[in-house]
Formats: sequence, C-alpha cells, structure tokens
Amino acid sequence: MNIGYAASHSGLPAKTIRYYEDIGLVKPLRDTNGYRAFQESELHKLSFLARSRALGFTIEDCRTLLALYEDQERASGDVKMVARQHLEKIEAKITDLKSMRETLSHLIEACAGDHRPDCPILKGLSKVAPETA
Amino acid sequence: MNIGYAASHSGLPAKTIRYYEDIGLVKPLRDTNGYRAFQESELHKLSFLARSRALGFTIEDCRTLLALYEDQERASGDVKMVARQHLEKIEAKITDLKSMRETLSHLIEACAGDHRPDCPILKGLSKVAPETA
DNA sequence: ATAAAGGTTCCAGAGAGGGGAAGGTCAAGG
DNA sequence: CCTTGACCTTCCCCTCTCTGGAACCTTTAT
Repeated sequence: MNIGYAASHSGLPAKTIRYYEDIGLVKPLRDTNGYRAFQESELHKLSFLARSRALGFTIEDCRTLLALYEDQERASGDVKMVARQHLEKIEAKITDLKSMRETLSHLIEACAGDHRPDCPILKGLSKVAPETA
Repeated sequence: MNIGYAASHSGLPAKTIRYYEDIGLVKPLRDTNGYRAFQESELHKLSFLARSRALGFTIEDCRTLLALYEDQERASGDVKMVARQHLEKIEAKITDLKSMRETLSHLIEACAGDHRPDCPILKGLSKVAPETA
C-alpha cells in the first residue's frame, strides 16, 4: 500500500510518515518505482505511533515503546514504567497549568475591562519576578 | 547596567535577553565598548516578559501585552481580552491533558507490570486509531 | 494526448531559545 | 606591565516535531 493509504488508515499525515521514516521509526519497503510500500505490520506501527503521540508521548518515548511493542519477550513491567513516568509528566503539566489558570483568572477578575486605562493585569505582570526557586 | 545584571534581576538568561532584542521586544542602548546598556525601563520590560512567559503567554502575546503596557491611553478592556483568550487556551490544554491522564491511567491500572509479556498498555496503544473527527 | 492525482526529494521555517566557538574588554593581582 | 579570569560580543548550528512549498516523476482516467 502507498503512503496515502497508510496515511488515511493510520491517522497520520503523509508528511509525518515520511518524517518518521527519516528518523528511523518505520522502515517501509520500496516498490520498483520508488514509492514506499507499507506492509500490514508497518501500518500497525503507524497506528501505534499515532495513538502514542496523541497521548503526548515524545518521539523518544515512542521509540522505546515501539521496541517494547516488537519485543515478544519483554516484561509488561518495563512498559508500565515508561507509561507511569509519562503519567507523572502529564500530572505535573496539569498542576502547572492549573497554577497559571489561578494566577491569570485572579488578574482578570480584578480588571474592570472597560475603556479606562487602569489595569490590574498589567500591574500584576510588571511586578518583580518571583524567586526562581 | 550590563546584560549579566539585567539577567540576574529579571530572571531571564542572558541568551534569552539577546534573543528578545533580536526579535525586537527590547531595545537596549549600547555603551561605547559595544556592551548592551540597560536602563531601568528596559529592566522592567524584561521582568514583565519573564512573568508573562511564565504564565504561558506566547512571544506574540507578549509583544501585544508589552505594547498595551507602554500605551498609557489603552483601555483595560483590551488587555483583558488578550488575557481571557489566553485563559481559554490554558483551560483547553488542561482539559486535553486530563483526558490523556484518564486514558493512560486506565491502561496502567489494567497492566500487571510484572515479568510476563502480556501488556494491556501496548494492546491499548495498538488499537485502530480513533476517527480523526 | 493530456490532465489530475498521486508519489519522490530536498530546502526552509515555525517557536523559543540553548550550546559553544572565536574573539574583544575589564578589573584585580603579582 | 602582564596575566588571569570573568565578563561581553557576534556567529552559526542544534533542539523538537513536524509543515509548507518547489521541482520533478508516475499512475490513472478521460
């Protein structure tokens, strides 16, 4: 199957698939005309990548997960460890964003938002930077 | 004041300050020796940038906010609009990450995580990609 | 025969800087 | 006076994950 078919069935843009080949995540065969020829197994890997990326795993995470995916002997504990580390990162990001949300929504609430120039948001942003702890 | 002082008092690395000058966010004067000479007003702008970036505003957001910051006549409503749009983006990201967290933690819970190869996480990731609605 | 729809490669750019080389300058110490 | 070390300068390449476009080739349909 050609790259267009692989793209529509994996959920990844063709451009992205070519990029994944570039960085060695997939290794499709080639037809005599030079077109990439994807096998079922490569298509599965592409879907795997699409889902992993959608869950926010980095490319390097994906490389690790793919290796584990292809290793019939691997322990599920190895996979779980990667997943759990990623879950921690996700939770850290959520915490971070929530903190931003609090700060920003306080600033917004304090601002009249009318035609007058006085603005607590800008005042808040111009305060001395917090300790870079 | 030199860039090192400006860096330590604004909370931004010197590299970042040079970059901000490159893209026109700050315009420090120069000493005769070629060193950047920051005035108080530029230092305030750098602190403003540091805080805005820490709240996740993009550089372009910062450019807008900085222009509003410097415009004594601007309406606070203009600032509030930028801030509110950004708050919406933050909230969307939080929603997104929470959804990832749900999916991932379900997968992790289902996985024994021992020495055996059977792994629901990889199985979950290898399913057909969801409709790209 | 031709045109459209696919495929190929390569180059450039995004955002937001970071790393490090090669070199100029400044202040202190011997 | 000379050196050492800490600054500062510019410059270019690297990151990460693609995305867009140009120039070109192949297949399919009309």
